[in-house]
Amino acid sequence: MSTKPSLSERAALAARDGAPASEAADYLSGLNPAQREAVETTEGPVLMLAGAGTGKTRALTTRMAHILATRRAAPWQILAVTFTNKAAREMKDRIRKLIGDSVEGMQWLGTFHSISAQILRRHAEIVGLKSSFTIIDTDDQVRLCKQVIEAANLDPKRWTGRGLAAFIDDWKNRGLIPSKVPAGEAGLFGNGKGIDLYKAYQSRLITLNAADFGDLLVHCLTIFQTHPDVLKTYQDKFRYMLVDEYQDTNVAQYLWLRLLAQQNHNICCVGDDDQSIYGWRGAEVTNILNFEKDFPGAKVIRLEQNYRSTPSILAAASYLIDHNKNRLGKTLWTDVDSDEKVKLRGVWDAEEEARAITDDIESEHTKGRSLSDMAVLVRASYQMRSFEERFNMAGLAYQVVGGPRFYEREETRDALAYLRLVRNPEDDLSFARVVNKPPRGFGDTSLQKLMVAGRRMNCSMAEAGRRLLETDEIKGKAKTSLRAFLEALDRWQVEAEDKRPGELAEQVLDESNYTLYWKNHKSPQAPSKLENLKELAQAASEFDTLPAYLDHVSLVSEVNSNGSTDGKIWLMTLHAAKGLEFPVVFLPGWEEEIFPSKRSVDESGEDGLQEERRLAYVGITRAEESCRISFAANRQVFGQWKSPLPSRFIDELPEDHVDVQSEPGLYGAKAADLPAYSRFNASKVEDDTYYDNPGWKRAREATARRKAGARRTSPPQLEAKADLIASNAPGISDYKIGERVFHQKFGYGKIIGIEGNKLEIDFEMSGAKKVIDSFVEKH
DNA sequence: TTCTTCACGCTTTTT
DNA sequence: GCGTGAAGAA
Repeated sequence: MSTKPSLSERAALAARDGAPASEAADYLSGLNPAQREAVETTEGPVLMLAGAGTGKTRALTTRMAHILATRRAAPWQILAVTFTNKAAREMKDRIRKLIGDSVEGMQWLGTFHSISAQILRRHAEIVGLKSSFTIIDTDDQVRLCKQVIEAANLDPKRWTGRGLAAFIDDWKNRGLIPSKVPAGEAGLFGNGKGIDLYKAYQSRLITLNAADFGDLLVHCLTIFQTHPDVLKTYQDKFRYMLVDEYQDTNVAQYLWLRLLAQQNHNICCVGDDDQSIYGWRGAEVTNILNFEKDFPGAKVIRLEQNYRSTPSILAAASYLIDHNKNRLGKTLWTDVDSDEKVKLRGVWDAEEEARAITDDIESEHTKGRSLSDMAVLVRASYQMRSFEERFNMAGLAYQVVGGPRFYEREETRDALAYLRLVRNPEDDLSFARVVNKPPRGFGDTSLQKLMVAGRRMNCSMAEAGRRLLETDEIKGKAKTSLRAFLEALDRWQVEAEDKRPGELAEQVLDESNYTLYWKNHKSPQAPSKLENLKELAQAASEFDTLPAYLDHVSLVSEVNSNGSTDGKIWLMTLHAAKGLEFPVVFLPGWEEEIFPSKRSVDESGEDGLQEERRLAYVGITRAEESCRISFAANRQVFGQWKSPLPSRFIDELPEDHVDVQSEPGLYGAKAADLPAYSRFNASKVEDDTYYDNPGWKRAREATARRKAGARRTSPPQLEAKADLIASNAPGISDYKIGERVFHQKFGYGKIIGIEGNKLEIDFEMSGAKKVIDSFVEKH
């Protein structure tokens, strides 16, 4: 392969060479000493330890501009890796601002996976693939695992496809090919058949000419390890290497980097050990902790000046994270001037938590703060529901980050399966997915026959289908529809030659009756699914060739952000919030077993707990001006009532930087009825009676009764709450005409009449006037 | 073959 | 409390 610069590369180089020499100095102005050191230390291994909000991106983009401007390397000689496409795009944009369009020459700026895929396509034959291999996603991976398990005659209920996929992923994250998996781990899955299943899975992938995400890296590693000449070409090519979010690298990625850096040693890793929150998918904090050992002569540069948050927010975060062991350690400081403290609030239950936060948001909004300056960050996505309900009720616009992704939706995946099949008829996974979708009378039984036949004749299912049509093994309706399907497939393949992907997509979806299927479908989601199909064809039309489009789709999973994000409250998980910042941040649900998550602690013990703590750290440090933590005394999780204890993280905050606001309660509950919580409570109680307070006690007793087998009644907390309502709720005489109130179901309204025990209310949302005899909040 | 019903189980999520 | 997936009914 040639490493000679292409014409466009040479053009970029010429443009760079023509740039005035004085430009270089401009990059450096305005950097603090640590940032400047990070930029200018170009040779040898560098670890840039960048705490939250310390101007990491600025330092690393400037560093690259500096390398280019001082002509240490040309754009195509720099390898810059990130984890997400978004991060790669942002980095590119930031560099473009510094050096202009010659950033386009940086062809090796991308995610680990996309760069690995590029490398793998050039050397695919070494690992037994063709360079046109398909990249399969998690769903197909699980499907394939299930097939492998069934083929091995294991009980698919006991040993699930998901389970096997998790094991295989774990091995691949650690860079282990089947022959290298430690014997001890073989017994963990499928009655000792774990490694055999892994082998079978890999050989199935080779037959399908496919690779899963983990393979992209592991195959690359194999190539580097077995072909020193190939490795050498890349070592020569990459004169400077830069890795973002190094604390999130797994073992395979670490090995990949180390092999490439072996020759030039010019590797700069940027990260923060305190923000490593992806251990559950194979990230190894130890990679960053051992950097100096792994890369001898490494220089560690700490970025410690924080430009984002107030002193109290920083103090809270630092104090909390100091409870973790094995940290590299750094001392964040800030110039920001503010005496606002972190706020901590205990509330009765989740409903009230949502109400209190919504009230806060509204009052900030009234003071003139934009809704998009505020974010609610939850531990798990099921916690979002109560907020969505409350926001809807209050008529506040919100924006959920994450959620179902475009390329993971049923209809998108079906459509892509059609297109994949057109490109690669050997793709059995896609074949099985769409051969009977829409229903064509070619059901499971016939599909099984094809599968068996394919395996017997060692060919793809499509090919097996062709051969079986000559015989009588498939009869009647199944035969007719299979013939029609295969003929259509042939036709599309011919059409694909000279049609653009957008047109082709439309044609395939029409002729297969897939569009019609959703048009006739009576489910309420059908119209939006049709919308999505249109969007897909639209997206495809932006690419020149079908393979180009399919490759893009396999490695990118973002939804096109639908509409403006302005004026909408952000609602997302803590994981999704990493790398973002907001003036006001709400952190609800700080309760034991929820945050820290029970499962995390159960499964990973002390390590799990420390990762949860880092997650708390990430949450707090997202806040610029105001950080508001809350916890509830009662919470329903999956329909089950719990009376959780306040999170231990609350006790790990610095007392003098936290304002405690005991919420008096929606229904006028007394502060004394709310949880006593550790040293923040004025009337602190001693260890044994630590959580012993009237409200909690009642709730827990009721839970205990239920657990003991009492007949299911209304939730215990509601009984307790009903008492409070009875004793504290406003009487009818407390309401006045013209007052603004809030109803659980109908939202805000104004009292327009009072009669007996009933209120007549004019509701803002619906515009309807209703007579209400149930409780309404005063507002 | 396809439609319906019931049980189950359930963090976090990118590529 | 809800959506998914596998077993029965039409």
